[in-house]
Amino acid sequence: MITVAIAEDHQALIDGMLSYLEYEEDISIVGYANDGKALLDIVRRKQPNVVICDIRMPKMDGIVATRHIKKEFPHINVLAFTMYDQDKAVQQMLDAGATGYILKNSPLKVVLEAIYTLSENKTYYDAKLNIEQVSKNSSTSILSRREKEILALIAQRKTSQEIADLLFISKSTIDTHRKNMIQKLQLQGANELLGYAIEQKYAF
Amino acid sequence: MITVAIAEDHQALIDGMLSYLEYEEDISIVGYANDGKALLDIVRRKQPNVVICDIRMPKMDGIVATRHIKKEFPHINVLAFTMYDQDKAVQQMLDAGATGYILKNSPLKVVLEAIYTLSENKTYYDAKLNIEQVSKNSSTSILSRREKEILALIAQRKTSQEIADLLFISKSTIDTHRKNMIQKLQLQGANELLGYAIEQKYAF
DNA sequence: TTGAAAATACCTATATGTGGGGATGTTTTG
DNA sequence: CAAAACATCCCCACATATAGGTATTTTCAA
Repeated sequence: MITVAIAEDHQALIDGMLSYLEYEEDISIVGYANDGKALLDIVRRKQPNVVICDIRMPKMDGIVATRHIKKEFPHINVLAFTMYDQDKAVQQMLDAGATGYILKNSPLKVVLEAIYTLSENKTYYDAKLNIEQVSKNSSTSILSRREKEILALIAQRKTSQEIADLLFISKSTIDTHRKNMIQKLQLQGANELLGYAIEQKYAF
Repeated sequence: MITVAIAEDHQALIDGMLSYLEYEEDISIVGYANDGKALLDIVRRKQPNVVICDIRMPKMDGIVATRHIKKEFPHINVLAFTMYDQDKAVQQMLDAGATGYILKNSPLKVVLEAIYTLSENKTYYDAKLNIEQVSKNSSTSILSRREKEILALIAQRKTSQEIADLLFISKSTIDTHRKNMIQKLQLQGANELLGYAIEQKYAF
């Protein structure tokens, strides 16, 4: 019997998955949650074989939750199940310790296959993803911890001056970080960085 | 027998709904699609009693699709089923002709209730929504056609000068439109409009 | 421990957006 | 038809971000 926990902020999708997986005799859903923190509670109590985990969730996102799970229970296999196909998102879930990655626009049959595959401690990646491409793309230009911190504040519409005040450093420094990030991310032109920050904000 | 069509770009959710609704004897799913155009094809062929429709979909979004459906088949009841709880999103779906609105973080039981309610030509709104608030908020400050057009270009990171060149009008005019939009949307501060444009881009 | 990366800070200049005001003609609509 | 809404354009001042430099200190890994 494979035990599974599901974390997903859309209850409708959980309900659908429960109905769908009901038919599977060797799979048992031992719990579900609508946010990362609730997922951690379930995982600690039930220690399922496989955890299906969305990225964008309230309270704690799937990346952080996965990191916690893999730290406490390295043997638990985490399957990312999200709408995001961007390399950055995939890379961060894999870095966090996920060993499977499925896109929500794939049929549920794929999730089923992935559950079985992960339960045997193998990896499973959605056919729509190019995993070699992912690791190539994201290993080259990553932002430093400080840069990510600042980018998250930029995504919240904070100005450089506001960020400087928040972090107790000078505005010049923020400007430098902006420049470096623009360079690393190969952006150009006014407000490209803000646009990037907002669009990718789930990734932090 | 209530006939239902589903449009939703996440096949996984459709699969789940199919499993869930299978138990309902008086409901028959006559078709599903992953984009608005495919939905229109199905609706024209099957003319279901109820159409469940996401907003964000490839090729044609749910707002436009709903508008088409209600124009051709005013008797078909459209149920919006999306993750967006923003007043603007709700208002636009209702303007397009939807008579129900459910959030994806609600359980599927709610969708079931909504299908039955809409099939009797009644309205159904998610309990998490405040419909009076919606109509108050969005009836007062809506953007004009031209403003929406410009906002869409802003969301694409175009500068005022670029937009001016594209539309063959002066940059001053774009600046004025920006000002008016900032006023209407009650924004303030640098780049708030760009942020708004990117976050709400599904709405256009 | 030494070198590379990161974080810090400043300079000048330019581009872009915001906020205030005013103006004129067209389109929509009650 | 007349009023309201819309689209167009301009002015000035100011805030903010980008782009090009340079430079010092701290942190971390080989």
